[in-house]
Amino acid sequence: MDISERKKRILRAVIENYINTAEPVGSKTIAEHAGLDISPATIRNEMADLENLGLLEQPHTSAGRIPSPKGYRFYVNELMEQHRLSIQEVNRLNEALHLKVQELDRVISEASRVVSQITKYPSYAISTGCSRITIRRFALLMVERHRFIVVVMTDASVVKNKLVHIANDLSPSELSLLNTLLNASFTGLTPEEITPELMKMAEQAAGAAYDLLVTAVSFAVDVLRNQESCAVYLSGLPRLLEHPEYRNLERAQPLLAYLSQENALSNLPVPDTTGTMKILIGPENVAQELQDTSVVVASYDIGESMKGLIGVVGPTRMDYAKVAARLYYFAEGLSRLFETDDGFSGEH
Amino acid sequence: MDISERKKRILRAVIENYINTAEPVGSKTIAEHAGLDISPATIRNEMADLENLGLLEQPHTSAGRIPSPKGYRFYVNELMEQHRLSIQEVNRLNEALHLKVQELDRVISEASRVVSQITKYPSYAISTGCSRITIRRFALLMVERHRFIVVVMTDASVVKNKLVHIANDLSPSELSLLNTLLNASFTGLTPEEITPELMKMAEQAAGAAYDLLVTAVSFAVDVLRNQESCAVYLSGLPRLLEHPEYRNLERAQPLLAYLSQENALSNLPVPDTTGTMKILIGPENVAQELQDTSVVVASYDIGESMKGLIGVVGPTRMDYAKVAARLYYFAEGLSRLFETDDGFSGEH
DNA sequence: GTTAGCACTCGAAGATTGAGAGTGCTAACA
DNA sequence: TGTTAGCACTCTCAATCTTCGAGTGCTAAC
Repeated sequence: MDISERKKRILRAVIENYINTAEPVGSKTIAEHAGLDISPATIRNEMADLENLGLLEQPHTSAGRIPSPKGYRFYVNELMEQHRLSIQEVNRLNEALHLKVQELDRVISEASRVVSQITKYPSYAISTGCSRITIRRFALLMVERHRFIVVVMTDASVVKNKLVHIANDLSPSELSLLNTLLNASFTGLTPEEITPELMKMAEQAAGAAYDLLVTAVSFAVDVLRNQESCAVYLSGLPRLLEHPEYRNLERAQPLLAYLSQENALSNLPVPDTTGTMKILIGPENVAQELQDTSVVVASYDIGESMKGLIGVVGPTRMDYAKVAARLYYFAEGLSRLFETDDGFSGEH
Repeated sequence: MDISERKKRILRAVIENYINTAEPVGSKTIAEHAGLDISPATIRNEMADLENLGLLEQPHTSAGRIPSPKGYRFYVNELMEQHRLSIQEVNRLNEALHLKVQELDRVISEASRVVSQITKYPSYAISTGCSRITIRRFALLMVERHRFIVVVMTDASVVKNKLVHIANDLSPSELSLLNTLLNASFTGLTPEEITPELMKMAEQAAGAAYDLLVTAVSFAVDVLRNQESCAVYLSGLPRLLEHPEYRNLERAQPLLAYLSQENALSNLPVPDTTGTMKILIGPENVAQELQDTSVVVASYDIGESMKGLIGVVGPTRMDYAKVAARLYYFAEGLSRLFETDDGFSGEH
């Protein structure tokens, strides 16, 4: 889109003013405020042009102008400047990143909480699984006579365990045999590759320990399936209500209901490549409930095989520059956190 | 409080009507609706008495009556009848109780979700730790040269693990020695009982494996500390907005903000004994934000040593009978779930 | 003790009005 | 040709007023 420099400055002034005040912006305000030495009348002419271009809108005849979604898009693509983080914010974010207990889940949910607090918008964080994960290591531990702990560790360095009861009696040597069998036959496989034939073969080899073998394998399958699916954390949802566009409950409630649905957030679009951001403005969203809402989301890497998302949901009148800068910082921090330490705690 | 049977019936009619409609109830409505063969005028007289007793209130002169907190309290204590659960509800609850993967956390958070869906109010669930938990069993597994998995199991049959890097080289026999040492010296102890002197003694015994020993023990301490503290799940918060008393945002927002605070819910009162319920009506709550809100909460047992809470937050005009019945059913179900299977999955 | 009748109260909802903000248009100016 | 001042016009918001109706308390009759 080819627009004169002056029009750009006016558009930008309108948008930034509107972002701060949530009130339609009039020509007079711009003339006084935006450091352009032109009269309100001239600005009115320019604004009329910008309206014809579809970048501004009028709520009604005698109100000022507000940005249209197209206007926001133009702003985000071409006008927006890098926003600086304050020192407090950087400290705050760093603190969240360096939690003592670096459990994957907890770091991620804490990330979402902090982002929400800093941006004043609801924030969500997702860790998505990857396509091919397999078990790398099995271990069986006896606790007492009929009680065992099954421990499995996946490719993604996640370790899980389960306490089980087994009716059979097992000697230490049988247990050790079973351990060997599991590690020899069931590592490096995806759930789909664990066929009934394979189980049958294992059955013959395991003998009396068959029950425990089945339990261990099906636990492993559960773990893998669970890694494939993803966890969603949402924080600060009621913050939406702090913004004037949601003072109206009929507007706010469907949105809140939608966002607190289990799957709403995991179906949002994702940035094309790690390290980039995606900004969806109003009608660019697919979901009906998000038509007046914008989503800003950044992606990060979790180790080598998994990815995560961290994003913010807010009104189209959102401070995109500020939000984007903070998400970017956080996403980078998370990527670095999980990369420096491939053996980040798989505890769970 | 001594009240004539007729007054009780009128009070009950007012309350149940108000619970359903959220509108002040007039004498005419009661006369037509409540199956008492008396005229509105008589009912007016009785209602005036009930108002003098502090059981009813008038929002303003020419509105009907609404129950006062004291009125609700009387209703809950003496008038309320057992509410029956529908077959669908029973099924729904049972389903949630018998999740395939019986991870403690997940069952509890699912419980909260289902209760919220059924009652249409926000619901919370808490698992509180108990006073003296110790480690029952340690296990160290080698994954590869410098990488180990630490597994600990607590009294409460919770098993946790962590993946660690250790710079030292350890032979299998050293590892097995360390396993023995850990199980001999550090089981049956609370975090407070693991003294520096004990660590010093262990240092001499462990030799080169000291690093791993320290890591394992401090992990164990973390786990125990974590068990002592408690997890809070909150679900369906936006449901509050579906109720007419929160159509007014100035009313709703402070409450939402309060409830979404980390610690708000864990500080609410608890029932005196397991298997009972506690109902807090409006001003009976300590927190300022809950003055117009009621809390209904039931407790359940998690195994032998831990306890849990499941509760609902809503307007004072809450269908106490219905909510209480559902919570009671669920709390009982949870207790039974965790008791039948002391070795419920300690996976985590 | 119960009931009908009636005057009275008070809030909710609608209608009316005035003020103010902002626009588009026109005509004058550089 | 681009810019500006002036002016009539539009439309919302908030305040004020009015009306309507539901519900009450009181009194007197049953």
